[in-house]
Amino acid sequence: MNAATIDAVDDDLWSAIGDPTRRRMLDALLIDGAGTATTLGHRLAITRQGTAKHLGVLERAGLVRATPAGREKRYRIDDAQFARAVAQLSSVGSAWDARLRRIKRIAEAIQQAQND
Amino acid sequence: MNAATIDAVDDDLWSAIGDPTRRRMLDALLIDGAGTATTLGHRLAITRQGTAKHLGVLERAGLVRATPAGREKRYRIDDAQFARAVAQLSSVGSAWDARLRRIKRIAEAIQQAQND
DNA sequence: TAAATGCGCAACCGATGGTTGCGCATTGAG
DNA sequence: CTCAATGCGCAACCATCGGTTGCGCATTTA
Repeated sequence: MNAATIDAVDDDLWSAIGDPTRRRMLDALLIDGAGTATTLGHRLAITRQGTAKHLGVLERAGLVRATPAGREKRYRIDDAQFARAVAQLSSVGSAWDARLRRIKRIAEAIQQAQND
Repeated sequence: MNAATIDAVDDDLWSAIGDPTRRRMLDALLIDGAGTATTLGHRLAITRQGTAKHLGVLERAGLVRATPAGREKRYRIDDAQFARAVAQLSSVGSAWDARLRRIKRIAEAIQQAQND
């Protein structure tokens, strides 16, 4: 609940899911189950090389895993890691929410004290 | 629950809170209640101009509001907008979580069907 | 009135998201 | 078996962005 709570969040993970294109790629992978740099490029209307770079980032962040199949390189979501990412996401959200509520309580207390 | 659910999320909002420095700035503002470009610069050990740019982004995203006070420009969190942001954050999280669970259910069903 | 403080604008630098272009490996049709 | 087609990797290039330094202007204060 202190500052370290948020600072401790993995920045790589955040920058991985902070990018809109990567979010849409994760979305596509969740829906389709798997995909290659080429198919994802078609799906998202960007270049194959573009998606390839993003897939590299996501793979380094551990969110997806690749399995070579002939001349294709098939990517799919790493369920465990992805679940961990979602958990961290909601963790920061609830931390902020709690802090916001606490601030409001204090503000109300101060205002009430001034009214006395 | 479809693709539009996630695509509809405000990209500006995401890029606003996607940056680690901006997250820490929001954190500092939540804790301290308010701050200027200079004070935040000291607090986060980066330049005043750096924080000034970030404050501009956050202000354009509607997460903070500025009130000029003499030669100072005092920023504070816009509670309503910030609460909305946190809500969207957790919304995407739960959407992904739901999708992940659904995928797992389908995978299990397929596997069970193959076992028959 | 002059020093100090806070801000804005502009130029610059490294990293990153995106592109094009090339070459190599695997596949599949003749 | 050969060769076009397909999928990938590497490299160069460009725009944007996070961050810096440097300057000038406004406001405060000594």
